[in-house]
Amino acid sequence: MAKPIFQRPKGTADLLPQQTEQWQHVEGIARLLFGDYGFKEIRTPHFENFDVFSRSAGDTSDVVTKEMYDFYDKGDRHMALRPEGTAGIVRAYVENKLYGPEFDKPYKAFYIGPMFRYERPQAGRFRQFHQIGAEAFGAVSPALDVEIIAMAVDFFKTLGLKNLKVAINTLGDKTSRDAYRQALIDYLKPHFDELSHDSQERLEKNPLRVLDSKDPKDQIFVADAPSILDYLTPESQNHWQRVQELLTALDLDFEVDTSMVRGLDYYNDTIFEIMTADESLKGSATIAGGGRYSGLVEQFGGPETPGVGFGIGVERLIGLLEAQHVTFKNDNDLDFYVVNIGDDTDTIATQIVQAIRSYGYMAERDYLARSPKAQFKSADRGHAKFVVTIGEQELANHSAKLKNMLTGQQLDVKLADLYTDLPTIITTEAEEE
RNA sequence: GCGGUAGUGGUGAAGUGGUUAACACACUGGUUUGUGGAUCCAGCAUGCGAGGGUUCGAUCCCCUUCUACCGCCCCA
Repeated sequence: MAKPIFQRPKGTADLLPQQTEQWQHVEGIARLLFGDYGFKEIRTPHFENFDVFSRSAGDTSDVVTKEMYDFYDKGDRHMALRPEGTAGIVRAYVENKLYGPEFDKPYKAFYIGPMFRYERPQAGRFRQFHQIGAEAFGAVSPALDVEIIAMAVDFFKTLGLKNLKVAINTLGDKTSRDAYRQALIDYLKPHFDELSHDSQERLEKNPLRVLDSKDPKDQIFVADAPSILDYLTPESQNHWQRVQELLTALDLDFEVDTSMVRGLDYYNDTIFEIMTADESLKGSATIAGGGRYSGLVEQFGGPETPGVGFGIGVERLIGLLEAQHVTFKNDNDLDFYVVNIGDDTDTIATQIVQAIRSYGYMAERDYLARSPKAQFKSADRGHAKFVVTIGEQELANHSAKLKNMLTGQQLDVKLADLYTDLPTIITTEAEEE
């Protein structure tokens, strides 16, 4: 028995034709739909200078501290495989001066591609995974936040997903968040000893993280913790208000979840997640996450430019589609199968399949000199609509047999007609049924 | 990074410290030697993730390792 010598790297997957069809379908819809919203595709490198990610994501974020897939190249440059899409897009935005006056604002871009995170694989979590994301730069309007959310929801609905939940929250602007952060620390400090070990650490580094702790010990305190909503500056309050009004105006259901926090440090004001209410995918229920950010473009050397965006996890999305049995029909059935009998018919069989394909039909043949029976079985497995049979006799007569696999009827066809008039032959054949 | 469960053919799987590793599906061939989806017959793991060890003997026991899955952390 053959044993494979190599295995694919941990946490990666081979996508086989059975899967790639679904992937292409999903990606195709994204391209089409995002285009309707005025988003154009940007493709950036799959790896960047390490600092592109470490600076944008925040030095304390887990993505940077332990999940970065980084390496030193032969020129001793510290590089990293992109863990998410936004940083690369922002880098490209600045480097290509897309903030220039010749471009409309907001500048809208989307991306589709692999992302890498060095972590322990599980269902719905891989070392190489894929995201479909969108970013819009250069407008602070809450209408843009809402458009981004609406576009993601539109995308999922177009794919046929059900049971979606949109959760939104605001992180406020920097002033709001600093005030809130302090309030949170003041509130939690007295209970320090009663918090979970993880949360004790979070309190120092990123107190907001305590809010979405799953530990019951923490949740007791989280329930009565101060809310960010009470610390918003008037501007942030306004923005937050307006986002909700606009979502409501679009009849888009949402839930406010004030305990929601995002993993990357650059977010402010609106943040959101789209998840499934299905029980089936517990660990990977969140299929999209995003929000508004500011300061990123400046950090990369560009002019002060706000941005909003989201990232969708393709593996999780497709997992959900499967769980919900959302199917899409893909016609892979063969139009023709060419059965050839005897060594002398190999050449003519080659000519016939090519001729059939030149009409745009899907055609297949046998390459293994198998018995007619075996070839018919292949035809059947490919759900061929017609079988063209050519043997010594037919070859001598310059003809072939054409069998309708549905009706089982078979007739003789002149080879000349087959080459020149195939579509007519099969439509006539169909009408005779 | 931590904790746990698992790993038998193309697939789903049964199984035991000891001569030929069930069964099913799939596949291949045959069943009037040129025709499909049915039936019947036959074939199909020198091997039980990999590497060591214990043993007269291991797929079954022990160790290591790899991978997958689950939980934590975190996230898409």
